[in-house]
Amino acid sequence: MIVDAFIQRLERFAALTPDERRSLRNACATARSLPARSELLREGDRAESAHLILSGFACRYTMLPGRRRQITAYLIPGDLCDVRASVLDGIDQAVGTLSPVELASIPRETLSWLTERTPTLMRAMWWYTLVEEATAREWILNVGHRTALARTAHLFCELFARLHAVGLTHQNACELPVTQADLADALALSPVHVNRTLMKLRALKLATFRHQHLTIHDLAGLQEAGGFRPGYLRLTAPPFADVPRPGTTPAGRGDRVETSMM
Amino acid sequence: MIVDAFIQRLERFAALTPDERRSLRNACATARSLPARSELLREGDRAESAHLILSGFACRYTMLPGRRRQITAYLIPGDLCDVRASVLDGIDQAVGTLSPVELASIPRETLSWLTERTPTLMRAMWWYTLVEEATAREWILNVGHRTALARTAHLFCELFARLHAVGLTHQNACELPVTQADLADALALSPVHVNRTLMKLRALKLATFRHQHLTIHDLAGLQEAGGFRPGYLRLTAPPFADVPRPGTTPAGRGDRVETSMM
DNA sequence: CGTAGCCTTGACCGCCCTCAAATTATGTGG
DNA sequence: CCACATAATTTGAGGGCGGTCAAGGCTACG
Repeated sequence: MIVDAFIQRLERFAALTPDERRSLRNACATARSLPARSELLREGDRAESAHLILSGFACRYTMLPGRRRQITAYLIPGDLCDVRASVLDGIDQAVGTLSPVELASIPRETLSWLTERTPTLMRAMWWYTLVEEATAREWILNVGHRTALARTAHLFCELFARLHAVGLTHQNACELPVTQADLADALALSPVHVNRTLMKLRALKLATFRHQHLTIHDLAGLQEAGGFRPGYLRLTAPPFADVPRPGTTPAGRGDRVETSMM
Repeated sequence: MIVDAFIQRLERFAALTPDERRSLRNACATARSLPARSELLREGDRAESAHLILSGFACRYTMLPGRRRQITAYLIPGDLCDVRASVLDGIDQAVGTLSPVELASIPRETLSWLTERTPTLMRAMWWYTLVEEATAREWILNVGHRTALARTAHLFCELFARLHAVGLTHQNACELPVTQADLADALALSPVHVNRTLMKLRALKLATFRHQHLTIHDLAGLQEAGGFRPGYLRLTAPPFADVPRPGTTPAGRGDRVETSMM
């Protein structure tokens, strides 16, 4: 189940107690459906709740003069979309759905209450934000210094890795419920050029994207072409330090116990 | 003093007790000097401490094949440069100095200890991370969708606003201890084109950058040209909710007391 | 079967890159 | 204070990646 994938992700950083896990799962109990291309958060809104994507794709984006759109993040199942609801007051980028989306809303107060009560959870959320930040910086690289081919390859690698982490890949393929225009908005390319680039990827036998379906023919080649190194996503197990829970002894899984307070 | 500017910035989000302020100030007591163009953190390092920039400029960057460099953030006096030291384990982007830099090192354990002890401080740090993330997303916009002129204008606006916030501007001017090549690496442009763009900015009577000195002739015009809207930097006073300190009554400064747990 | 949205293809153009060299700061030792 | 070396800025010429505009072909779905 997707909520568990999210919790599991938080636990990459810090072990949660069964109680904390239950609280989180309860907070995500009520699901809601949205059609494709609807607005989840408008720019400048005061976010009243955070949303956990259960199915479908959404994106964080900014509109620019001349009906251009820059997507700054794809939000896929298992992503929490806006943590910042509980911290900042008023967001500066809009969030919208790309496909039909099911999501769980976590009210601002619930999230605040949870994190305020358990520092471990707050730290895990903070960690989550840091990963999002690292991903954003990787995107700066992508649109800044890579060619259209490398850019597209990189995006595909990232999405495939993230979808794999939540169990939404089938062998070397996955569903990407987005249009070429959506890709264009994320890659800072024109839809026309995205199309040409996709054909080139196909010609190079690296990957095929058709009918919202991505098939990777040569993962190593695709990663090479995109200069993709997955470290920034922090999807793998450690190298993350376990954080001892204040007031408790380190959980039994600690094979590397820090000498410091960390 | 710069440390106070940093603390003041954290306090935009949550009031700290005099005790917490003192702890932070103590943690920043020992200063260190680095020459220009030295490495502060190497990619893949396990960060042993966070650094507060006291003077000079540094940057977060990634090297790309072919001795190209993408700068993903400028770090100026009053910036904390790597909070993530206390959270993530091993950073994915290097940090280096652009000019000679003075900095205070806050050991990983100290930062962990401080944040673990006082949730307010942890939340403030989290907030700080969220602002950095928002800034990174703004940079995606910048390199993705804006022309060289707009890009450069936007960067100048951002730097001027941030320097102003820490008292490092003089009327309509400030020092930027960077070369045109450094700007190029941040803007994802070639040094040659940066030069041409700077001349155009001068010709348009918007801004002049010479001898590491930026003079803004027409702030409104520059912001217009760059599509700059400073909200994402969160430099202004509120609209930020005060967070009641758990176990204490809200400090006397609360003219807006939230009804929720936030 | 028709319509709307999406994808595909072609022709042309411009922003910005590359390469190369001249000119001007910056700094160092004599 | 000058001679020299190094780094930074400026200027020129030519080319390519990707944008824009426009039309035609699919697909999906009612």
